[in-house]
Amino acid sequence: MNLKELAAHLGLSQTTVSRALNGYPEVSEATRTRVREAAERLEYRPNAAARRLATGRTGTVAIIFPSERSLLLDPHFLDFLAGVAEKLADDDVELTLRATRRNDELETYRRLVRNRRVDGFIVSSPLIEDERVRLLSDLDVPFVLHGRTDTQAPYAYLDIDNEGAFRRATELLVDLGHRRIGLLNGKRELNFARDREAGYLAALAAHGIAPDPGLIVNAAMTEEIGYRNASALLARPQRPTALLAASVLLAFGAYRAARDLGLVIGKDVSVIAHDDGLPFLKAETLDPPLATTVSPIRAGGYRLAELLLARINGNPPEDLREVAPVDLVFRASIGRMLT
Amino acid sequence: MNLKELAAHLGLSQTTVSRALNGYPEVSEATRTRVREAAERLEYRPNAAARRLATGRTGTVAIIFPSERSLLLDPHFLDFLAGVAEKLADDDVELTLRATRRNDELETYRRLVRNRRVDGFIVSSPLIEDERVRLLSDLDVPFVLHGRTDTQAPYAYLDIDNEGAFRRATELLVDLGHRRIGLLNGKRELNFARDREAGYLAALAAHGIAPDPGLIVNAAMTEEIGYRNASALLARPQRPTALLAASVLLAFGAYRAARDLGLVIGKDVSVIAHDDGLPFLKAETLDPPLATTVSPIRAGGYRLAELLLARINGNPPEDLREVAPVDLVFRASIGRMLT
DNA sequence: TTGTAAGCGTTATCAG
DNA sequence: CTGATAACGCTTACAA
Repeated sequence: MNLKELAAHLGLSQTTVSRALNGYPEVSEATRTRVREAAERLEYRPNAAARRLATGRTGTVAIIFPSERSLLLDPHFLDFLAGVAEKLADDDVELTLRATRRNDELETYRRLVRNRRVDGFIVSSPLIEDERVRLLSDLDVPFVLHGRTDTQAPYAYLDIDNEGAFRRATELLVDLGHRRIGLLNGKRELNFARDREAGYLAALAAHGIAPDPGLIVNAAMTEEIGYRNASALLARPQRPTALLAASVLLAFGAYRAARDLGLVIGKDVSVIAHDDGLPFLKAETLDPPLATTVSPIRAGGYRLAELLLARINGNPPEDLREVAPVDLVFRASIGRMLT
Repeated sequence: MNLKELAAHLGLSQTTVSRALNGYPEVSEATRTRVREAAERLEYRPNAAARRLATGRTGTVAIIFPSERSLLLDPHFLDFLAGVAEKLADDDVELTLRATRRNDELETYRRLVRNRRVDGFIVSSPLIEDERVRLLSDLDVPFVLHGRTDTQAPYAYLDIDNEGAFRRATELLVDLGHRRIGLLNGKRELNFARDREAGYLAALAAHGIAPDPGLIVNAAMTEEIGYRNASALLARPQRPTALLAASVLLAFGAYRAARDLGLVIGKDVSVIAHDDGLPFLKAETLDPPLATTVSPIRAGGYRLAELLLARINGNPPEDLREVAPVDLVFRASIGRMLT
């Protein structure tokens, strides 16, 4: 059942039927409902390829992920993806996922744009300086950044308040009497890691505590690395009394490190982490329950997709910028500093 | 630069240029190379939408994932996806990801087929009885299953030797003197879980050991659930001396449970698990290193995509069936049963 | 308010 | 071996 047949069936022209279905104003209400009902009854579905060819719009958005960059292969990305996919499915927009080798990344964006394969992009894990943002701005193609960047361009974004989250978490620890606080952070080039460090430093400064660079670690966010780096920090002669981790997985490694050293979490060493709300690794079920700053990454994906669709529909990037607040949840993994 | 322009530029007809580029045999070698070079030089890229419209083929494959089925939100799925995406990118085939609510799942497949949106599907995590397989067979649309199923249909698949893997792992434990072996398995309705249990039971039977149903647990494969179920098993009056886990994450939980009970892993209790080769949770870096059966799921994704492309190109499902062997890696988490 | 007809950029058919 | 020409199914000026 295509447009031609449907039109013939109704004794109307293709034009009118097309207009009726696509909500053009010049169609009379009577014919519109008549057309709608027939389309429904006959299960008419417009051919996507034909529409693409005629309009130049693809009804598709893309996420490009460098298959070698381990960063995007962490579990957060999947949950984020699920959120994005949910929103796009709601609007019947296609989501295409494209792997790319490291050095071809920008070229992959360029090609997809040049070949008119997509209407827009979702760009995740922005770097402090991010070439992708510059490129997509230059190409003048709709995109939304999951996070922010220093790269100058009028881009739309959805970020969480990383700086505020880590400022509050650090302040909480300071209020509990902690002075030597280790920071297990993500990789240095990532914008969110920089923001989190800034929050941490701001809180220390506000309380007149001199930061110790030796207490700050930047690395990938895996359990193993959390274990290794927490072990190193806790083995220092003046060991930190609290650890602030950029992910639950890192904190999980820190738990293991503390246990190895015979330290009781929440007593000998306090641990707090940022929680992206992963379904299969819950902070509240760890032992002891892990205090966290929390902002579900999946909901972020959903919202981000909404912003992208708005961007594609012509809204200017300036109107599509959001910073989601972050909650702080107190749990048994943090305690008052013993003197 | 489109076909018309390219043809004009070369002084040839569109037909000839199209044929030359698409490898039709009736074109002379001379013109073919001439056309190829010009296309390369002028950066001609065929318009995907136009091609779709003309051929009816979409150059797209889909993976549908029920966003509420926690199963597909585990980290294995992402790694699998990465493998699939790599192969498809190599062949410039689009991968579209579609979320669906639980009860709409079959309808989503149906719609995508009816609307000619995709050339084929990748179906993961098959159930012992799987309606998706029956539906796609009935619709006569190319698809490849990641795993197998009891559902009768001539489907293509890539599976790993789950039965063999768990038979060997169990036998290894038996050879080390273990008689009470707990099985932390995936959900009961999953085909791979059934196969793994079959391997476990076969090994016990081969050694004349009566299986204890109380030692077999079916549940989701998270750390927390591994912890909980391992705790329960190890708290039994006649506690198992070894645990066989369906994933590293489950084993990780089991490690935690054992530690809680003051049991030394590899001595008081042996643990072995299946390892899908996740990049951020490595069996060899656990403490103690975790013995595993291993079959990288990412490579599986890559291979599966190859099979799907072959299926789309007309190969019959019977020729596209593979069972990948599984390696067994001995590490310190298993030891001889102390008497 | 509705219709006619010309695209959109390919591939497929048929003829030469 | 090459070329006209007609699809493919939709949208969109332009006309009525």
